[in-house]
Amino acid sequence: MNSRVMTTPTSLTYEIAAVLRTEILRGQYRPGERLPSERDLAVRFHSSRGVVREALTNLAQLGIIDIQPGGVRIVPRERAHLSILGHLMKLDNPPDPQLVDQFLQIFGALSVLTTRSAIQKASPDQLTQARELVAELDRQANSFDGMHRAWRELLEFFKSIDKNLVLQLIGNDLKAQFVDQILTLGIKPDLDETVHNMLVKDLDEALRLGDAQQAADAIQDYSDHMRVFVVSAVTARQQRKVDS
Amino acid sequence: MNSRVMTTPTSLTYEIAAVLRTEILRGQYRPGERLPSERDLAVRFHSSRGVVREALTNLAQLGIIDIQPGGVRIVPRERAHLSILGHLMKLDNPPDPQLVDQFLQIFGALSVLTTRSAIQKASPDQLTQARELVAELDRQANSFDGMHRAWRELLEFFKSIDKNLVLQLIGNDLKAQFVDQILTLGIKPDLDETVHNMLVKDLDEALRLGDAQQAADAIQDYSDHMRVFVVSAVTARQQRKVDS
DNA sequence: TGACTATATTGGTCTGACCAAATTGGTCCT
DNA sequence: AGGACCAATTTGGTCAGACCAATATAGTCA
Repeated sequence: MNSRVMTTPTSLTYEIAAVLRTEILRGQYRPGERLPSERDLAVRFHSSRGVVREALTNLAQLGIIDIQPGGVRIVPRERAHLSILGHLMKLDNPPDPQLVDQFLQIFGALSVLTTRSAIQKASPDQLTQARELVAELDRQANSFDGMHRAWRELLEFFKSIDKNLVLQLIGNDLKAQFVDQILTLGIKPDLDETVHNMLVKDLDEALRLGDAQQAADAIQDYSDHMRVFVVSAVTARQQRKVDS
Repeated sequence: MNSRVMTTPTSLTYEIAAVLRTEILRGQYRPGERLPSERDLAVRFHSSRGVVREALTNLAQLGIIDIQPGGVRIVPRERAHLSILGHLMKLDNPPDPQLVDQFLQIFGALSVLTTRSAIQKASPDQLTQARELVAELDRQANSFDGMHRAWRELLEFFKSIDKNLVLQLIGNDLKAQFVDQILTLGIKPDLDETVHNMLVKDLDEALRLGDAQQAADAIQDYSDHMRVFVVSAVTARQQRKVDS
């Protein structure tokens, strides 16, 4: 029951932060430029300084503004934190295909990393377990949702073997920022059957032999296919929107 | 003049956030447990509710607490955001060697990614520029600081060619959280001369041929050497501390 | 014992005030 | 005119006390 909650997304603070965030990310202020004072912002939003301050603290933690006695200033985007990614993506609907592409590239690369590292560390028993999951992945080949779940389980399993906290945290952020959002777009990559079979075969063989490199390669291939598919789907949507 | 500033690290809000963050990361509260109320915290810190609220908003954005009407609750660490990494590392001095190792592993992997991608996209002219930077890297071989600077410049250059915003943002976070901190520890990896020469030679050759894979491999080797060195240095410090 | 309800508690927001630091604009000297 | 200096204003940082709505809790009743 309490799975999706976060700092109530329905508070004034949250809304003000969202408005300002959007304005800043859209580039309505130049880097180094000063934001209106807290008092002025409070007036603008028919709110109070306290709430505005909380909103500003939010943005400061995203690394897009710099609060200092004397004034709040815009920070150049290159110095922002990872957490702006999701917001950057939500700026447009559908999101910028290039951004999606970059995102999936990194996501894939990290998956590859996890896989390789996990298999190097895995016990024979764990390798067997992993092969189970691959078999399950194969069985779910006909439904996207089932496959997506199986896929996630496999990667989660690798992650749990790898036990790299850094990787896990980056994964959290990226997933929170992106994966769920792409899913709500309703893009359901329907993988080519031959590609799918190849992936499963390679992966199973790699796990049987404990060949980390081969497994990593398989994951890389799979990620690339997925990426190309998703990006072209997003691009198509953008086209459709431009046409209408 | 304005390079290292961030939300004034010398404010009450900041201090309170730091204290609570440390307590939470040290595990003094169980996941799901309730934090004292804002009013109680204000009393405890001889402060006001407003300030406490700002501090709490901070922690909520790190993903370590969940603020809800009715009470503030602790979130399990697995669901936290990347931004806690730095704080996790500052928890102990010297930091946990295993964490450092994991960190450098990811950092290296991302550097490799950037390098490969950059060289694939690079124009002949850019490749030449990169070779300049490698030459500079070679010239600085005797001083750590100079070499570190040259090294950074080279990677920055690759990053600017790659133009992958996602990668850049992750890099920002990781650097902010870690690299600078490791530097303040005063650990100055003194690379073996043969390793250094090998790196420079391979890298230069790769750039001359535009061989992305070879360049990536060289970076990987270099990262691995650095990592092993730093981790063992950190471990040594920990030992020394245990002994005393 | 379990479902329900009233009360106390908690976060969300507002107001208005004071302080210290930074900005700004004017002044004075060169 | 140009630059250094200084005072007034603006800005963020903090505090106190108040009200509301949602939640949690304890007490009550079936």
